Amino acid sequence: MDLQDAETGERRPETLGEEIFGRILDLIYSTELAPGMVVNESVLATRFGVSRGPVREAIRRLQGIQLVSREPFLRARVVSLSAQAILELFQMREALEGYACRLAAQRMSEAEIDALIADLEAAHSGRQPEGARFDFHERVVRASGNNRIIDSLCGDLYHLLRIYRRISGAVPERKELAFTEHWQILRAIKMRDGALAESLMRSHVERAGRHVLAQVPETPSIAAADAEKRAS
Amino acid sequence: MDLQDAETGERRPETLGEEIFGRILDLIYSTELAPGMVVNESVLATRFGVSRGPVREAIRRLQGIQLVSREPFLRARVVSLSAQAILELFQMREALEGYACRLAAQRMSEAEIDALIADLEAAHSGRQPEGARFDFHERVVRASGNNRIIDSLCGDLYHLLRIYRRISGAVPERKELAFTEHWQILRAIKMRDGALAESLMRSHVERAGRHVLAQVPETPSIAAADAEKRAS
DNA sequence: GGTTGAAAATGTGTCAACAGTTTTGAGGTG
DNA sequence: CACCTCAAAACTGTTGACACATTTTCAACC
Repeated sequence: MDLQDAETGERRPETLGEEIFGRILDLIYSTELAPGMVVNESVLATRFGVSRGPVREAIRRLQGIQLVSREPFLRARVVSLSAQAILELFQMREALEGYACRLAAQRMSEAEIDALIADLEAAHSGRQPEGARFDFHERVVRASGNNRIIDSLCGDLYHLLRIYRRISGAVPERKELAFTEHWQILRAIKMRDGALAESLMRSHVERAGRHVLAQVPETPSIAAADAEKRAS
Repeated sequence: MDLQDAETGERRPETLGEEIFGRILDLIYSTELAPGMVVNESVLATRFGVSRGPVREAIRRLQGIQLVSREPFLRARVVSLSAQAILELFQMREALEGYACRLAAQRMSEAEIDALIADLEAAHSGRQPEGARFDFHERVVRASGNNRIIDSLCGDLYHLLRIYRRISGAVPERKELAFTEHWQILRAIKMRDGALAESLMRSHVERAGRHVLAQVPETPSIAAADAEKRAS
């Protein structure tokens, strides 16, 4: 079934709506569609050389994962998270990733744990296998084995996170602290102490959230205003 | 935002797609669209007297909240939860409602707590204010103040839960036990013991999950086959 | 008799045009 | 000059027709 995913160069997104969804997502990631900006169906349709139908579907899907806000006949806008919304986002991550961490401590095999530790240390010492970036949180979440939690964290929430992640990812000292915390979490998992692993993961996520909040003091209205000017 | 939910009698679903979404949801709740059955766009369109467009949007939205499964050109089907999926669903509830409970213990005012206790006991003693059914879990979740968690639990997950809820809701002894557990949770909240409240809520949800699982041993394939026959 | 393969049937994906609503902005009025 | 009114513009919601993919049917063939 999955035999065309290897080296075809050009992928074949099964349906047009799927492809448009991805391309709009890229526009949002590249800040060409910044938070607060209007997402116009017909403009994007002509831009991508397709009808409004697929664009409409893509926007509805983005609306479903809360990346754009919309009301019945009003224009859709890229969601711009308030400080409150960012706090709530990270709280939800605390709840879900903490629990996933607890499950991982129960379910992972010794071999899996050791492999994860090895990958973590490899990524930290600089030499990560090129092409596959190491994502500690995703690895732990997937190890939980709960597909519903996996989909929620690696799907919907991940997109939102990614917009605000570059902020906290670049600071070197933060990176060093994150490695230490990741290592401690893995140690708790290896000791099969689910409660401790969950607690550590919660603290870790909460710290990351505070860091993001500190870097994004209050730019929701500014971004929206700026977006408005560019839209005209 | 939730101001038309009270006593208007007839709601005014702003757009056709919204209304169709609700009507398909009702069809699923009434088991006219049972788990495993095919959701046909054109059939529903003619049935509701609208074009395929709004129906298509509604189905995509149902797909977004995981009530129907679908692949590019294949037919959409009402999702039929396996035992594994039910387990995962309740685990996610454990994580989210537990955390919400902890937040509620921090944020609720004394007056809010007392009011909730009063409503719980009123509902238990039979005389609940007619028209507004008492939902303990929803009340606690909303008291958490985290809108993202609220939307997730009272929106997406709630619809899935509701399909399997009638099973566990009807048993009298279960109802009595649930009241006791609810009461204990509220007591922990009143003592401002967030950790205890979270722990109690997790146990409570887990117990409910086991109860549902026991009542639904293995009917996924049966339901799907039955659905197939009715579809022809 | 069972299997393979083509063609009809069914259903989803896409499109362009139409209808209804919101926004814009020009003109008039106090 | 500010405010209100109202029509044109812009945009979203909806529709029916057409294109493509899948599934099913059924007949020819091994």
